[in-house]
Amino acid sequence: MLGSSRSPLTRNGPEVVLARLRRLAPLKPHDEALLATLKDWRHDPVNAELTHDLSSTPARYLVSGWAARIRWLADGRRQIVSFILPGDALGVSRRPQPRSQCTVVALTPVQTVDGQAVLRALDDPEHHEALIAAVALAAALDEAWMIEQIVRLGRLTAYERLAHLLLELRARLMMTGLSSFSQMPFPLTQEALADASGLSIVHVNRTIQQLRRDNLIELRGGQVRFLDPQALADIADFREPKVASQPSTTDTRQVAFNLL
Amino acid sequence: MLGSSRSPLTRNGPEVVLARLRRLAPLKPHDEALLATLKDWRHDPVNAELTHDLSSTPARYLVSGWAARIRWLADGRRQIVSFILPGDALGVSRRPQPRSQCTVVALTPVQTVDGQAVLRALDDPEHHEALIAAVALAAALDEAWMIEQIVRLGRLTAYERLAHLLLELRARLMMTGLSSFSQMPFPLTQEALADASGLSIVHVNRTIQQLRRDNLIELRGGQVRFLDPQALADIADFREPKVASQPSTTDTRQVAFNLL
DNA sequence: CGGTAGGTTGAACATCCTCAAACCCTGTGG
DNA sequence: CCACAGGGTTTGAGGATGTTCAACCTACCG
Repeated sequence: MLGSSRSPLTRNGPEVVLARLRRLAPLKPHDEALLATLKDWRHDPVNAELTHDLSSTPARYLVSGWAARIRWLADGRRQIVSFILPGDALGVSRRPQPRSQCTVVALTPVQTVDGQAVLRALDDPEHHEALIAAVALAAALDEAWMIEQIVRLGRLTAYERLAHLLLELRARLMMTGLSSFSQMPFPLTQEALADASGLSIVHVNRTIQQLRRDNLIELRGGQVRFLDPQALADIADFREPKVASQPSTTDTRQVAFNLL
Repeated sequence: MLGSSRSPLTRNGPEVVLARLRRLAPLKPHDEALLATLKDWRHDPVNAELTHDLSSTPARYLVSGWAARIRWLADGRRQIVSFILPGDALGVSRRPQPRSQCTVVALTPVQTVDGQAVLRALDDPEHHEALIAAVALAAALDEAWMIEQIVRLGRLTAYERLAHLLLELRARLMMTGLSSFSQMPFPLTQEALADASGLSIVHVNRTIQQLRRDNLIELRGGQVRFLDPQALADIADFREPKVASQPSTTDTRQVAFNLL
């Protein structure tokens, strides 16, 4: 169910990282080369902890499978803070990592590659201006999606929340070419959906059925089909966050420098 | 109600910025001097928009009063994404600003000072290593508090949410000396509390009464008194987020450089 | 003294949760 | 081939939690 061997879920490599960053800023050939050669592949099974947030976070990129940043409460309740999708970074940033007692857990089998090379490139603005800009924009986008999560949990109904969440995942996967306009792989259990949307499993189940009955989605076999993305977007007041690099007051070299 | 003229709310200046950053990293004298002389004071009344997020965000520090980052939905619902308290930055960062359609609005009369001088200092790691580290840690803390907000909205009950939110505000104000152990200024309306906690005004009102009846807080006249902070923390599973700068792989100068 | 913003209250209702059970699919072992 | 186990999904019933609407109260302010 978690993506057969020929599913898009399992057949990507560092090129998803490249695809994502390239869309955020036009990369130089040597930046692309750097990204394309990320290695030290690691495979982790479902439920593997990719990072304990207390220890220093390793700089890695998720290249296949889905993961989630999770916060546990003392009594066993848990909240998915954000999803981590192929192409997303884990700790590839010089900003100190906050993550109040969060853990990153694999929701499917995952593959990661080492991102130290990128981290090193960030120290060299002369040669990696564009890459640095892309990495910074990626971080800003991550933050924007966290804001979406707050709005979702705070002010949307169950029905709207799930519509909104599905659209977020679709938009993010489309950036790396892993979702098409009307179809995307969907390896999440209803329990994961519940923990992300702040609902109970049972209510997630019933709400999904409602979405199905309303002919908005089909959901089975690890795939979602979006029957009417625009209608979903209207229901959830979904607006894809955009980021733009801030206009600089200084010279170009400083800009790249700045973006971290 | 929003803080009489002798309330702590109205009598701070750039020193709250200094107090906050100093607590995050040991500053050099010339950094402290730089912060102490921030000027271009601006006063804004309640409900003033301090930033439209679409336009370029000005780099400023809030030095007195409270503000909030707010997201409006098409049908008039609104969600407070985060509170902005004295000492907090508005756009003092080189990371591009994401803020999916958010607005920063003054919840009380506020005073801000220009932060361009800090922004410029960020370009000069040689002389402002410590300041740069502090600014980066402040940004990381902001992010950590956003995670708290997600957990609050996603998995806490109304009762727990308000306890948790009050403790967050207390912890943040204590960093700048604006709250004591058991008492803090509290200029929020129940409407603002509702928009922050994802509840209705009516239910906020009733839940606060419950907290009062349980002898956990007193709340009147723009002040909260915490009768038993530890009990509140236990109820809400409140854990104050900590950030630490990431151990560096390179030399010290690079570290400061990195933290952005 | 009237207007307004914020706080409080009651009653009816909607949303969402819990508990418990059944069902379905898939993989495993006899 | 079948029985079984286990994870995930689905269903029903009852109840807790939170919302809505409408009214009223209070303090403050011109």
